[in-house]
Amino acid sequence: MTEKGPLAARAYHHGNLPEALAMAAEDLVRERGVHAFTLRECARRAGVAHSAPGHHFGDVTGLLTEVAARGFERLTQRMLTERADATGPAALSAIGRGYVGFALDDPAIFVLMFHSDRVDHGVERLRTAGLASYGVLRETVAAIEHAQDADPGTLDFAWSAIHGLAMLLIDEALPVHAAAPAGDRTAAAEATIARIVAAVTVHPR
Amino acid sequence: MTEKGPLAARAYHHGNLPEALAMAAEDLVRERGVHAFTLRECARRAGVAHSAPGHHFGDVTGLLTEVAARGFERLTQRMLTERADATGPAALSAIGRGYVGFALDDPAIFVLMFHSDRVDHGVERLRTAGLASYGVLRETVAAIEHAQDADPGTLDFAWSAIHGLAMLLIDEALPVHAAAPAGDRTAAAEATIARIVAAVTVHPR
DNA sequence: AGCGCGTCTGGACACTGTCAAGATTATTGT
DNA sequence: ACAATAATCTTGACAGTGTCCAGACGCGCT
Repeated sequence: MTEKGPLAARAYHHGNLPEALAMAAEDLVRERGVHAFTLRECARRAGVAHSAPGHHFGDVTGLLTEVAARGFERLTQRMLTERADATGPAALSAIGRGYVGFALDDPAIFVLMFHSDRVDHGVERLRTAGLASYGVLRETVAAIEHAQDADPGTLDFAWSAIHGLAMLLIDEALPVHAAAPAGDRTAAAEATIARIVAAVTVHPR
Repeated sequence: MTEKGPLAARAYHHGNLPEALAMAAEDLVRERGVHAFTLRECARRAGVAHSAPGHHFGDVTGLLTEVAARGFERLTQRMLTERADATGPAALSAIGRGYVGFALDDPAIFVLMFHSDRVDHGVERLRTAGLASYGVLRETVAAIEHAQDADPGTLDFAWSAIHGLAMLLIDEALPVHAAAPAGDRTAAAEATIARIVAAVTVHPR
């Protein structure tokens, strides 16, 4: 197999079609939303026949599940780079920033990853990718608590609050930041993250 | 117009078709999920021609938007009855319980209400219904703070945490309550709600 | 070399949303 | 009371979709 292409496309008739299809699918979801996603349009963009995707992903659900799994991998990376070598509460607010930032940069895919009946959340690949993201949070909270593993209750709380913040920021239709100057979402997000971190650190272990 | 039917169906050829269609749509979303929802199947269940829904709701988006608005109305009612005449922190945890309970009882519609590109979140009817639900939280928080209106920052925090908790409880695929005995979701929810309420009340106004 | 097998094509089928035109019923004006 | 008008619903059509199927193509292995 050729290990060098200009980018990753350009190898249709042979080469890595699955890769090209997954990328086209991501773009399509981003541009038109989860519901407007179409297998045939995806195949069209990849320059292959309308039934080609089926041979690699079986189903439209299969393809979107792959897209979701890739999303979790990117989310994990983003949280890690954001955290970098920060420690303690600073590390927690850093991954919160990464989490929210990802959601705001890629809202359609973020929603797809968590809540969509067009993906199969029971597939192993997706579950492990999601667990990896979860692991980053667990590590960070455990470090704050100076414990081997994080307290489940604290995890539920932190995970819920950060996830909810990301979700509500996505549909800016909701009045969460009605008071703040429109468009300045990151400021409101930053303040809320600070509260979450405070609630986590203050709590008795 | 006849103001008494056995229930609300049974009046097809004439009567309140919009009502019957909205109900059929709710059931359909519940049974098969948001994505599998189909205008034609909905019409079939209501016993009318496949294009009948279009005349009342215009679009498939129009019908699902109506379903979402009804969802918010039910959510508001549920929070109010759960709160009943409780006051202070108890009132906040009560509406949290109502919020999470609604999400767990009607997960598909809950997700539809907040995150679905099959509904038009800009429609006035839906926005006001959503604002009414939000208003219940605002009232309750304002009462806790002994203020005229609630602090925006506190609202963002509480709203985010409760919403995130509901969302994560819905897809039990996530390891939020992996430690807890499977199926016993309400216990984990109760504990997390307590933490949220504590964080809200403790915070300096 | 030949050959197998994974990869991809093209066609088919049932189903979908939306539109236009027609039929049927209710409501209203006089 | 009765005809006209508006609202409601049906029927038919069209382009587009997901999924299956048999077949063509070309790579890599022995």
